[in-house]
Formats: sequence, C-alpha cells, structure tokens
Amino acid sequence: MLEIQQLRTDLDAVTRQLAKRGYAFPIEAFNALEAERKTIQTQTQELQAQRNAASKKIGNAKSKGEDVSAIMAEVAHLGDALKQAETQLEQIQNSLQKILLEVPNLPHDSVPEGKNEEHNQQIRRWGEPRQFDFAIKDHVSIGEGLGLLDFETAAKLSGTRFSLMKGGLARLHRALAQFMLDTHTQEHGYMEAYVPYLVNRESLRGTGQLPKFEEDLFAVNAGGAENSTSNNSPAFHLIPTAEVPITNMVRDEIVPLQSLPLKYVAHTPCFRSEAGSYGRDTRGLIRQHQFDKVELVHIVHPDQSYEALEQLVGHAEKILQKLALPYRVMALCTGDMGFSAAKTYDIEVWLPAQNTYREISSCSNCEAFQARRMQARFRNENGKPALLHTLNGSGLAVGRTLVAVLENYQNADGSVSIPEVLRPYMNGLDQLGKTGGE
RNA sequence: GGAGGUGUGGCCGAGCGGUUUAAGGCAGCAGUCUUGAAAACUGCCGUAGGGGUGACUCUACCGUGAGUUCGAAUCUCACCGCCUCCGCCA
Repeated sequence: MLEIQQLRTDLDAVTRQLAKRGYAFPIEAFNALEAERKTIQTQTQELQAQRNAASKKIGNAKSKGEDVSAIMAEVAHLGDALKQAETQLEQIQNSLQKILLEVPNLPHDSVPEGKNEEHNQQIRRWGEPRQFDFAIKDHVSIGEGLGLLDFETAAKLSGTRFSLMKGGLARLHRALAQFMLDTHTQEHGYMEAYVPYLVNRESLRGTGQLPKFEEDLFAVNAGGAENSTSNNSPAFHLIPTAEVPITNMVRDEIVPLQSLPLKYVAHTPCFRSEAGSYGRDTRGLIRQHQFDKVELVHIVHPDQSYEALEQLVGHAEKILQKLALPYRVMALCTGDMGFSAAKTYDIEVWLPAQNTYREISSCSNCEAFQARRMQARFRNENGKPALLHTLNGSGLAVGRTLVAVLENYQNADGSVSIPEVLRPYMNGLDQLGKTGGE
C-alpha cells in the first residue's frame, strides 16, 4: 500500500512511476473521491464538535441541577445529520481504501524499465553448463525411468499439477530442504520457524495477496461448513508461500530497535491455484499446485533494506554454489515485478533439457509497502514508531532445485549422481540408480 | 464442543453513563543537583487523520462490529483473542 499523503501531494510523479510497471492509476476517480472526502470529513467533524460541546453543557447543567430541556432541543436535530454524514464519510473512505489496496508498489530508481521478462537485466552468471556426451533426458523421463516419479498416480489421487515421489527421490527432495535449512541457520544467521499453513484474510491482506489476487489461492472451510464466516468468505486460505505467515509475525507490532534485523527461514509447502497459467509448464515438477519451498524473510530498518536485499540474494545463491548448479541473477524490469516489490532479483538455474535458465528464486525488497498494510513498525532513534521494511526470497524452491539436480547430475545409464553436499543427508548414498537408491 | 473468567497507552493498572482533557505507577526523554554515577526533585512523554503559511485547532481510537442515549471505556447484542476446568483427539 502506498502512503495516501504521497498521492495527495505528488499524484503526477506517483502515476508516472506506476505507469512504468504498466499500471494505470485511476486519477479521475481518486481526485473526485478526495474532493468529496475533504468536504464530508470537515462537515462531519464540525457536527461532532457541536454534539460534543452540547453534551458537555448538558452534563454540566445536570450536575448543578439546572433545567436542560433548552439545550436538549438545540441538539435534537443534530442526530440525523450527523449519522448521515458519518455514513457517507465511511463509504468514501472505503472506496479510497479499495483503490489504495489494489495499487502496486513503486519501483525503486535502480530498477530497469521494461514491459516484460525480455527486458530483465542480467546482473551476473555463475558456473558453466555441463557438456553432455550422450542424449540427455528431462527430469520427468529421468524420474519415471528410475521408477520414483509418478504423475499418473498423483493425477488419480488429486488431479493435474500434483506429483508423487517415492524412495530415493522422495528422500533427495527431503535432503534438499534439510540442507537449505541447515545452511541458512548455521551459516547465514537465520532463525528457523515452523509456521501455520492455513492463514486468515488479514495476513493475506498484509503481504498483498488480498484483495487483488484471491483467484490464485486455495480457500479452506471447516468440514460441513459452507462458509465459516458471516460475510461469505472462507475461514482460511492455504499459504501460497511462507512469506505470508512469517512476514505477518510483525503485523500490528512495534519491534524494538535493538532486535533488528529479524531474519527468519522456514520450510513449508506452498499452494497455488495457478489460475491463468493453463497450458504453461504442464509437464513435470516446474509448476505444481503444491510444492515445497525454503523461504527467507528479513524485517529490517528502512536504511538497511537495500543492503539486506543483496545479502538475501547472496544467501540463496550460496545454495546453488554448494550444489554446483550453474545460474544467473536477473534484475527484474518494472513490468515484470510482483505487486508488492520495489525491487526484485530472480535467480535462474540452468536446466539442460530445456537448454535455458529457469527461475528458482525470487528475492524482493518490499520497502514499507507490506509494513504499511500490516502496521508493522519499530521504535526509531527518536522513540517514534516508524514503518519497517520487509524483504523475502526463496532460498530455494525445493521442487525446482530437485529438477535441476536430476537434469544436471544425470548419467548416460539413466542414474543420477548425488551432489557431494547432499550425501550426508542421504546416508552416504552417492547415486540414484536403477535399484531406486534404497 | 460445554462451563466459567478476562481483554484499557511501550508495560502494569484505576475507572463501570456526564470537569476523563483516560487517574496512578513503571520504563523512556530533557533539566536541576553532583567530580561522575545513583538517589531526589522539576518538566515532557500514545496512535492516526482533518483544517490552517503558522502559533494553533478539531476529530477518531479503551479487543472487533452493531445498538441504546443529548452524551458510552462504562449499558445491550454478536463476534474474535487469551486464561482455567470438562469433553474429544494425533
């Protein structure tokens, strides 16, 4: 959410910034509502002041035992006018709020301008893609060839965009998550968190998924309940990312200055409806309704958020380096960034079967955008509450990392070597072979 | 799920229809005193928003939302959180 004062005083600059990301701010509607708000708010407050003054007089007079019927008559007419003004003001405020909640964040000055992912900017590249001297397979063929990856049964259980892993592959998936958690907690200073996978609407509004992106989420009601709340909305949503529960830990909180920065890591499943992505990435593990992710969140002092962003990306990169998986870091352009982000780096891992780099992590500085929605604050150097900055990034998407390991570590005989750093998590196993590796 | 209790500023805590402008305390900030510190004393000290160039001024906020009233932290109803006990349960 943007600051309404900024829109009042600097609307031109704000709309120009938003246009860079392809967002057309409803200027006329906003200005009309603002003008109305000003009038009605002043009027409402005048009526309230009159009522308060009269009521105080009545109180005074009564305590002295005087007759109050004259003053009572004076305020008799106020009631209806006041109620009407208050209702009208509330409606206007709601309309303004609705507009505000759907406006994306302003891009940082350093973000390259562009329409779509073609205009993203490569920042750096790490590692060299391996040269294969045999015909390579994609991760689906590899996994199915090993008898450890089964989309047919997953479809029977749940439907399309679900997966079933077994044996050594399921264990490798678990090993990846453990390895990521251990690295971030032991080497990068994160506090591990275990969080709810079902969250309420306030949390989703806080991080920006609601109200605008409801169709991307899965909603959940208690068994037998059509709708668990009176206003026809579901009781919970499944988290689309651990960013939601972790970041919302500081919602409505005032964090003491000395406890900053907060750095959390959590491994959770993520659930996305993938509405609007029909036909995209239908094969394999790349785009699933349910996938695991290790998420990194920083809650920081506003002066430190861009420094924190660089660190955050570095922590995610470190995982790929330890796994010896080639990748590149991209600065997303204005048109390709997510709703809440002021600046985003994507990390893309090399997938030999697709002969390209694919997103495996997205690291964003949301500045005060989420903090303002959440009222997440700290007590600053002057003792005054001020908005925090929030950052989040994948460190990494576990399923996609598994894809990258399978494809980059495949052997000519259909087996898959296990990266050195994962072997301690695999009971020393060094490859997933024909036997299924267990 | 059942019964009972409870929700007031950063924290503790009084207030239960009208000088409440939310007492008092703790913590914090500034000052006096002191070689310095502590103690003592004095003053300041919630959040958000509106109007005004400004000194200033007005409004809202006592878990949330409705209601009663000229007037609600205080009364009524609903919901939510927390605590205690019971039931069920991995």
